[in-house]
Amino acid sequence: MESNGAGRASRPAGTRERILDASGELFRRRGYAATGVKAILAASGAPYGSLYHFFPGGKEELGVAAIDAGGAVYRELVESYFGSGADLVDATRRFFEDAAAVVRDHGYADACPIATVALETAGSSEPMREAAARAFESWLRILERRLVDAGVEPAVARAVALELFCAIEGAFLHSRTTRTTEAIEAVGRAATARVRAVLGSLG
Amino acid sequence: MESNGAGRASRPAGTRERILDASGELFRRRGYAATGVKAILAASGAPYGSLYHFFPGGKEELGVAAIDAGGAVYRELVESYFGSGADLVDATRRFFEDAAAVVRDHGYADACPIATVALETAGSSEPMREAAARAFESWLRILERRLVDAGVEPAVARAVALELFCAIEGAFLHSRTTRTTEAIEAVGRAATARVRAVLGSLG
DNA sequence: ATGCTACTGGATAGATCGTTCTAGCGATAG
DNA sequence: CTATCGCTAGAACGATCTATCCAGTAGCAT
Repeated sequence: MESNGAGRASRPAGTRERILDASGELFRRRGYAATGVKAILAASGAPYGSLYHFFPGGKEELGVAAIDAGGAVYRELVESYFGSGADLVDATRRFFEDAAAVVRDHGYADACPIATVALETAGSSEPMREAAARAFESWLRILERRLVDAGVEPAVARAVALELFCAIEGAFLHSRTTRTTEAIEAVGRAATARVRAVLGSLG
Repeated sequence: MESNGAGRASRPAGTRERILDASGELFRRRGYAATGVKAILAASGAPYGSLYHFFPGGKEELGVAAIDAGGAVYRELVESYFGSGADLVDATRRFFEDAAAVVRDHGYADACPIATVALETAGSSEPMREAAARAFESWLRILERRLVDAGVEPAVARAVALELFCAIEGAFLHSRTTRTTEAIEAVGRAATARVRAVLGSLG
């Protein structure tokens, strides 16, 4: 037994984590199919044995785990902006502004940790498709809840959350493709105005 | 010489077109890296010789051509909704409604012909990245122009065009991942309201 | 008819793919 | 001391990848 954490071996320095981090970055930047297991091992400094020890299901299990991990990271990011008690209009504005800065500063390589893999595998791997759907839903729930907390009708809150999600995801696609932040800035302004309007129309 | 069309051989029944159609569908559904040239040839019924005859640059040149072709098809689709003289509010509403129907009827396999490949190759192939950027820009230009024709300030028209683009692309991602049309419907309503508002605020 | 060009057909090469397998290391428990 | 267990290490495998190569066919022009 011995137990530490959630079943993860934390003894050496976290080989499992290193593999997960490396695959997350490579999947996010190059996609799932284009990323070879060998590249992941090279980037993480782990041998084959370790990968199949921690992820007996092979590349697909690693894909699911990487989506879960990326989803959790982004969920915490959303929480950090749209945490309980946050000024939602200001949070929206800052979220998009900061997203633009991050994407630009990373040379337009990193944006959504999941989108590329989600589109690639939506039709070919149910486990990965479902993992991506869970991650997206968890982000939406945060926005939805905050809007409802602020007094917005649940159905409207859901719709606005979806609008913000689609805005940033579409903008990430445009940004990575054109190597500009034009779209992120444009939809950021629109999203901010939208949130302001939906909050402003309350009793 | 002989000449016909834009340098394409149209003699037999269009082997080049069949290759292009097959790769377009496979790239759109599975992505670029996960689609082998063998699968493309099998789907199109063409031999290796033909592929490298028509696309000497190999898979990457085929990728660029498929993006160009997919971009053109979608450009015509946008034109068919947002053609000169169209009712922009109605066109927006119908565009999203019809998009939801198509995606659902195709089992959530087909959505944007370019998005998956664009995300995959944005960081690894400049020719493909640029092709995708050209395609996106050509769609945006149509929307932009119609809005300007309707009297919208150019900068606002650009922003609204980007908003619509990001809305549909983000919704396609959500739809393919969740196998629902929830997002397309939500952003469709928001987009329609947005276009109505921006047109309604004119002199 | 003959030569020319466009295209077809597929075998083959060389690299890389994901996975499996066995051997062994190092720390901890008995 | 010895057994056990978690993990490391990488060789090896069959499959599949993209690309090359060349022989063969069909249609057109002269």
